[in-house]
Amino acid sequence: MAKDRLSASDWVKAAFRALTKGGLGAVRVEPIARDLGVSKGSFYWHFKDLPHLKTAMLETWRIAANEAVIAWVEQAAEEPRERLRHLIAQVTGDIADEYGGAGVEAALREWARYDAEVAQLIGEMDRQRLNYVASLFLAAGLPEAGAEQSARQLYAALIGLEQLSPAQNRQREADLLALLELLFRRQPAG
Amino acid sequence: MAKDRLSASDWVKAAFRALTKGGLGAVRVEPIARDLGVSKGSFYWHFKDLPHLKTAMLETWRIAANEAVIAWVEQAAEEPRERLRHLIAQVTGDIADEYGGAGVEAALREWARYDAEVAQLIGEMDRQRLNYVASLFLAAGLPEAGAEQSARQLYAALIGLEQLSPAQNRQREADLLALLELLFRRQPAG
DNA sequence: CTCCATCCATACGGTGGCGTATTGTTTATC
DNA sequence: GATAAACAATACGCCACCGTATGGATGGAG
Repeated sequence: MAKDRLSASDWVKAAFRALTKGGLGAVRVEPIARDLGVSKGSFYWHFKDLPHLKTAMLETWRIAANEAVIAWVEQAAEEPRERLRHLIAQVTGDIADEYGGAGVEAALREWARYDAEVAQLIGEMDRQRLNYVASLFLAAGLPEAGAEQSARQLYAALIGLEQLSPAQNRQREADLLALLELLFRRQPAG
Repeated sequence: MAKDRLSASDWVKAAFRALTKGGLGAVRVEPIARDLGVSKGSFYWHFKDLPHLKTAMLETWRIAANEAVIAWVEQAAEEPRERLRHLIAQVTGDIADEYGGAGVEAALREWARYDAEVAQLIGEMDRQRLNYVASLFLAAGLPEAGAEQSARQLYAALIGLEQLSPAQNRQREADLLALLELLFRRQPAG
């Protein structure tokens, strides 16, 4: 038996499953309850209502995404260019974590377009990541302005490629690595 | 008075408005009817049901998107590099056409993740555009493989930047133009 | 003026989801 | 093994929306 008593985080995980599978419109109490094989009486014990579940989802994702940024920072390699290459390899890897992985981010970005609170959260995450990537470009020898622009270009390509060719991880990684080398050539500094 | 009799395309336009404003979940009969200041009796005269409205939306967008591709092809300039620059300028321009503009594409991409039919449609559009952009890179002197990859990279950056910095058209254009020049340098051919 | 087609309003039954209230059923604690 | 707390099932009223059915309006053709 999997489990006969649920926790709040079980509901959050199930909610992310619903989100990635059917979009924000699929995050509803009774369908998720059915998916969990439980009645909604359970839900309303753990959460006040649907908005509270959604905020719990956002908080969960915020933490996970923050940890992702930290994981980015703590890459194996030392050299900044090597770190960026590892970063790409990691991001394009087939990581389907508990809370949904790449699909979640896309759904959240869409969600953000209709909800200011979500938009702000996404905006903060993006800023963090952009700053980190820009710092690596800077350390790699690019001038400040070029580093920030390179960060935007690389990160945007990452996002865009996820939308363009879902599941083609190998090509995505190749495209990103090639782009990275191109961006490095902005500065003749070895 | 604006109009006291509606056509099917009026409903489609209103549906796109709802889509960009509230996502796919906002494309519902009665709310749109209220927005149009009309009863749903009107809707069910023009359409059989909601799915038929959605297919009508897809068809409308397919045509508009195809025309967009054609518009891309018929850029003013002759020289392929110049055409690509014009292309970026056009795409990053503040064009908010009737059927919604940039917001629609994002919503459709999200929709595509839950609907195979929409996914196929988006896939075809992307392929068309990628082929066109790749042909320009090819004409600009890049080798075939490099041209296709450059097309993916540029187009992905375009999509990603729309998600990253909505409404910052000026910076987006600068980032894309800079990226374009970088991609040109792949081939020392002037 | 009449008649028919076009277009819309109103009213209706049906469904699915929300949130509450109440009553079990388990589990830990003493 | 009694008791309280944690957790869940059931039943209920409510509301929004879907799709249908039917009966007006309106406008052009004859």
